[in-house]
Amino acid sequence: MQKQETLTKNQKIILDLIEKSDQPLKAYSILFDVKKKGINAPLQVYRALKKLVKIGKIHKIESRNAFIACKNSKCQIAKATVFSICESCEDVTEIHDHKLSEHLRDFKDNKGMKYSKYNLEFFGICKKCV
Amino acid sequence: MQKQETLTKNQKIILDLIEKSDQPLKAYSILFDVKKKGINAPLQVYRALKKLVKIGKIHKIESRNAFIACKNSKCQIAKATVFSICESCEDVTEIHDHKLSEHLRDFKDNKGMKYSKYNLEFFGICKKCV
DNA sequence: AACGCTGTGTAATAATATAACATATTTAAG
DNA sequence: CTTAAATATGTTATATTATTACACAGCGTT
Ligand SMILES: [Zn+2]
Ligand SMILES: [Zn+2]
Ligand SMILES: [Zn+2]
Ligand SMILES: [Zn+2]
Repeated sequence: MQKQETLTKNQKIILDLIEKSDQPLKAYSILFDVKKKGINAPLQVYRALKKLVKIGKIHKIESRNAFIACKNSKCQIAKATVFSICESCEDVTEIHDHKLSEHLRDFKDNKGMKYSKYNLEFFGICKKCV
Repeated sequence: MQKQETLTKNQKIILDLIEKSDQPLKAYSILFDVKKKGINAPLQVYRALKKLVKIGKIHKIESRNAFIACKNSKCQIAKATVFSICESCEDVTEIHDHKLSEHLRDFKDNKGMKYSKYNLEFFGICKKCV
């Protein structure tokens, strides 16, 4: 069983917002949306985001500087993420592919470095946009 | 045979600088370094970077907002990049692993999306930093 | 010559993210 | 219970990363 993290008020507000969106949200768009809930400054948003990323509730889409909720209830994959990104409509989907995960998890380079984490972003054109 | 791109003066200056560094450089650090060569504004740097990325001479390390030269003379892998990043010393190495590349190139998700590009970043602690 | 394309130079500004400081709250130890 | 450490908050200011807008130059095509 995972340790159940207790979220603070700000963290809950921001996680809530991100979970309600099926697409990644940007920090300043989050800030705009939570101003009515008393969160006034960028730093309050960034601090909550940092924590939520750390505990695996959300992931950062690095190439887009945006944050998306993790739909995987186990949340053990916070450090092993794969995304599919449509370069036309910017639709982002988290990919959970067992075989691919295994390959990535087991990957060893020729320098003997041990990897604790990876992030893979696939880019293309989604079915809708073809 | 690849089409040989002719680089402009600004592009050459900036590629030169990046190629001389074995580690990723940030845009504003590049700007600082090339001011003595008459490049004065961020936009001049970003425009050159954009072109150099496009033709595969350099890659952007998305999680670091930094740019590294591609050592692969063929430059056909501009759209299929794998990096190893040390979270302690920030050392970055481009990985060329045939088997891994094959797996990634052949990956199909269950949504029938065709991928034209991917970027994978592995994180860990390098041998020096252990 | 007229056009499209790519690149340049400059100024201004937008977008993303962190530093620094004072204070509050929660947790864990003694 | 008291104390100390760890975590979170609120606020202001600032740093860092990246783009918009505009005027113009060079080059190859028609
Ligand atoms: Zn996830
Ligand atoms: Zn799409
Ligand atoms: Zn490369
Ligand atoms: Zn290292």
